[in-house]
Amino acid sequence: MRPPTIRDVAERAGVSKSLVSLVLRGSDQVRPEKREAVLRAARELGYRPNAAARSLSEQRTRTVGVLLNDLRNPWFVDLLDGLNSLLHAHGLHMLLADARLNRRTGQDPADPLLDLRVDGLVVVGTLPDPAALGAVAARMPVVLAGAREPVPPGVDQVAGDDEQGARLVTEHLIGLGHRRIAHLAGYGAVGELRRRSFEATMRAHGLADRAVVENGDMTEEGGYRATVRLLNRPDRPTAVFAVNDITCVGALSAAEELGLRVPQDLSLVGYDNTSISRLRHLWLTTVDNAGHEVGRRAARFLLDRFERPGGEGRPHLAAPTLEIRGTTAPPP
Amino acid sequence: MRPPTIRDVAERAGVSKSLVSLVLRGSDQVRPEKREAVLRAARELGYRPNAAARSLSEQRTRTVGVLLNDLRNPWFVDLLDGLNSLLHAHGLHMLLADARLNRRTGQDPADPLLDLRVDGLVVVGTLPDPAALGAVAARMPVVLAGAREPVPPGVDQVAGDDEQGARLVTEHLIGLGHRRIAHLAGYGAVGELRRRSFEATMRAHGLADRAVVENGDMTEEGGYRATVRLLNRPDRPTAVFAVNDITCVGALSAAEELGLRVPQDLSLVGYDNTSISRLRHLWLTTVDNAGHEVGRRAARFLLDRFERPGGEGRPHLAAPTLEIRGTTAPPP
DNA sequence: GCCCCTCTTTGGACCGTTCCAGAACCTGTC
DNA sequence: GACAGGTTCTGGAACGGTCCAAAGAGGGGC
Repeated sequence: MRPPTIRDVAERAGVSKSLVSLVLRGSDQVRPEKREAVLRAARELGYRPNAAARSLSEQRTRTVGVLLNDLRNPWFVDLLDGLNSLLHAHGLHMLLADARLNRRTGQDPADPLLDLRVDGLVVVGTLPDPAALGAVAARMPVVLAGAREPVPPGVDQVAGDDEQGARLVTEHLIGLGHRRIAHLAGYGAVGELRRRSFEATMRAHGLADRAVVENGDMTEEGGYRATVRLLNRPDRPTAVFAVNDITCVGALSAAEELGLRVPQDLSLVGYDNTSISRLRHLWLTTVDNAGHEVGRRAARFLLDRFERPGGEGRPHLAAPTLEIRGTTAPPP
Repeated sequence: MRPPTIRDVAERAGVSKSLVSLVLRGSDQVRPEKREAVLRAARELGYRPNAAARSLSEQRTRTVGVLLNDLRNPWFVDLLDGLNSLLHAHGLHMLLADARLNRRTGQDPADPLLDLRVDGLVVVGTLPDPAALGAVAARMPVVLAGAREPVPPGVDQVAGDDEQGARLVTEHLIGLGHRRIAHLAGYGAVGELRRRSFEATMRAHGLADRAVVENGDMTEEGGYRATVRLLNRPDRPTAVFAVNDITCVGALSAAEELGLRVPQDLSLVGYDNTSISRLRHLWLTTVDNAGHEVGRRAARFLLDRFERPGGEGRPHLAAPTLEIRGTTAPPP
């Protein structure tokens, strides 16, 4: 009653297990009638290859592990999509693990993937302990995707270009005629890059003294509170660039509560082009991080390292695009 | 340069590989000094057990596969959380696969999990081909979680009680004083159950002739359009119960566009208690499907079947709760 | 000093594949 | 009919663990 093995198939087809193996791996050194017999026997028995046995023997799993930092922030779905399309074309599977779920249980979220001896690892988003990746990278290709934290040697890195994205936003607002522009800043490498680029762009347009930065915490509540502070200033800004969409939604609530119309009285911009920003009820102007392209590039890096292991870690920044929707307009 | 094996550890510790195996599996039949030596050697070499080899030998993987129907609908995150907590307590790992990603590539999304010989399978949400589960269930425990479609024999099923949820909503609205109540219906088993329960509850309160049903398609756009139709009726309803949160957001847009204030002029209720419903800008009254409890119960079913394989498929419905937020009030 | 018993430790078979060296089988040539 | 050379097929050794039967070590009693 146990699943059939290659030997069961061999017996039924009246050949050796080696021949079955040859047929199933698509060799052309097999006489057609034997091939037919083997395939028929496999079909009749409902044979499925045992991945454990195969990878033990082949010393590879044809599987890459994908470690997500948090399933609750589904900005990475496009990224996975891009990743999967390329990996699948090369006969590789993806296995997902969620760092947040496993962290709570106290173990390293990558452990199950490493024990499975995945052929490579894609880390999506920022991990609590990025240094640990260095040790892993010595044993298998590792790509960090969608995070901008510094990377241990030998790890490739792919992400959206946050500096360019923040510049696009800031120039969009300046182009609309805004001068007093505020930024709701976030934390982490990404938060830092977006803020710096905002400041640099304002400076480049001679608006350094009109730029305001308030700290949010990348939550809706943080965005709300920071915006209330901003809008109560004597020199109230006419536009707000939030570090991400969720902060921007908080800003939207604050504006509404204080009786400001968006975008007529106040322009708002988010970042990430999340599904939330696409709700017609919100319809946020935002930045699309080219997740699909990031995913494809991550797959590319991985495939390259399968062919030529070792070497320096390479970086790649994908060009983001501005999604102009309903929350930006010229200042009043 | 290949990862160390149990033999490398044995050699370094000066014992046989069998003893290493005993120590690593926590046997108490080992003299403390040997145990110490083995553990030290394993640590020094950075030894990690090879999951493929182990599962080949043990004939089990200590891993359950989780097949998600679509990562883009993250209502299942609580469910995974509940699932993981119980599985982890029993030394089992979770491996995720996304049906939608793999479907696009033309293969059965469960294939990689089956080839890995996972010990059990949890299917989260509705699959395109539920009948295929029957064949799988003959070989391993299978639980369908968070879907209400009919289930092949031998498959357990856990989900929120949609009938009760819809009743809670409808009675909440009736209790507030609403009489003309509309339902934005969805499709699938869940859509059907919620609609039927809405109609039954209205009937039970003698309001059968005040109940209206409009079909949405479980998208924001569908909710928007259905609501526009509703609100242009001569006997405009004073409350709308949407089949899910995203449809409810569409309804919210429509109401706003037609100049109706929510909840003063129109009450709205969603379903699923998604993160979207919790945005303070929307703050939808909605139904929480007890995802955590559903996940725990799914794990329970799985664990039971590991102990006693076979037997009928069992159903379990978790009791949902009403989350009263900002979109419901007495009628004008 | 020997025997018995218990506690530790070990070698080897096995799990289901792949891969390789070589066997077996053709076909054609001289 | 022997031989060469190619094609097709097969047995057995990995791969890295687990598990079992049995060997070895140590202690106690006579």
